[in-house]
Amino acid sequence: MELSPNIQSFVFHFGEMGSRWGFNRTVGQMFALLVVTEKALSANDLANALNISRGNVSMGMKELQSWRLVQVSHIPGDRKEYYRVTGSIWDLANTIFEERKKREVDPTLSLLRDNLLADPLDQQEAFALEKMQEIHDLLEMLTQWAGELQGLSPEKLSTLMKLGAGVSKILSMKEHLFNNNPQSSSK
Amino acid sequence: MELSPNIQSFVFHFGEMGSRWGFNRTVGQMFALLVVTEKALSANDLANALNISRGNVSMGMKELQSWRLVQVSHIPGDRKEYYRVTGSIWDLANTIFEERKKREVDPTLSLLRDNLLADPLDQQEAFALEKMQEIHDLLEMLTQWAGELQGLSPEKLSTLMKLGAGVSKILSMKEHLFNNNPQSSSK
DNA sequence: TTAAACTTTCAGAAATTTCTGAAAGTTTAA
DNA sequence: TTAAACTTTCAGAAATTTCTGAAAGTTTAA
Repeated sequence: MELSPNIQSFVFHFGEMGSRWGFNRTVGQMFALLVVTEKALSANDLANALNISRGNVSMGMKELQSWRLVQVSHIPGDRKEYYRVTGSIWDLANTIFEERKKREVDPTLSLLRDNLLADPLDQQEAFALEKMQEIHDLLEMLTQWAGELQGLSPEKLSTLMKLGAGVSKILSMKEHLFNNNPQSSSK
Repeated sequence: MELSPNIQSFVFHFGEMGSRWGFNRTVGQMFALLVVTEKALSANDLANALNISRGNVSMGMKELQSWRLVQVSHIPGDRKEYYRVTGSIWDLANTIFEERKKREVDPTLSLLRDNLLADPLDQQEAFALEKMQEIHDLLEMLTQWAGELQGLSPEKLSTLMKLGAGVSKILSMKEHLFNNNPQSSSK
């Protein structure tokens, strides 16, 4: 299978960027190609299109399946396995987000929590623990928030985003409505 | 300089995770150590504490400076350069976020925009362009939204996050207040 | 100017990651 | 059962990244 220049530049770019998202160049290319291809592709299709070995494709598909980004499908009367992405762009973004959280943020939070149990031995450690606490709190805040957003439908999320600068306005309005205590807003 | 076990486990963990945030293991370690150390450290301090060569530290500091995460400071009467992080945990997270956007998302958006200018040559390309458009829109939405959040103070952001599941509620409330068209809320 | 005290650079070594392709394994149909 | 048509595994090769440490460069004080 030959790739059109347009598709090729997309695939190559995601190959380079892919490493940022947690996989290597060829895995990034395989994923990108599957995303922009309507029909499911066999391992041989992928190997040909990307000029990589059959074995490499097998390993890559394994990895993408472990990320829940790719699934196998079959064509009746054909013994080959065909691969395709597991959902819409929105679904894929969500899945990548979840998996990265699971692989990176969760272990970090757990390490921080462990370390925070210790009593500081000296001033130096006390400072370090303070910083670890801050990182812990920030990560927890971010993941909690991200979890909320994931619950929203794409449409609702879009509304929320279009709100843009208005977020802040809505926030203070909410305070007005729900929070009648007369404490001043100064720090 | 000897690292306490607690600090060491933190530094090593961030060394491993660091690669996800865009730098290699030792650069990650250097950054982590600077984050949890109150006083600024010289290049030699870093090399000793982490058991790496002086030259490696020099390169690492260069990279962290290019990310705006580390700055040089001086001690009167001392010729050495001392390094420290550029701000609070919050500031650092913000900076990493901005820099990653600049290095990863912006080039991707620009590539997508270029590719989207072309007319599809066939059904295959039409599908691919559709997907590229979706990715483009998603990235743009996310970055716009993230930009808004960055404008908020940590305190305000925290309030917003604590709102949690309420976001959706606030949203529909906002619709009620500002949007008097009588269309039902059913899908 | 000089030389001491530093930092940076960079060639090549070391470490790590990725990839190939042959061999082994699995599944299906007959 | 067998053998054809596939997929997976994995040892070692290839590619890439990282690191060292000596040499070169820079700055400062006198």
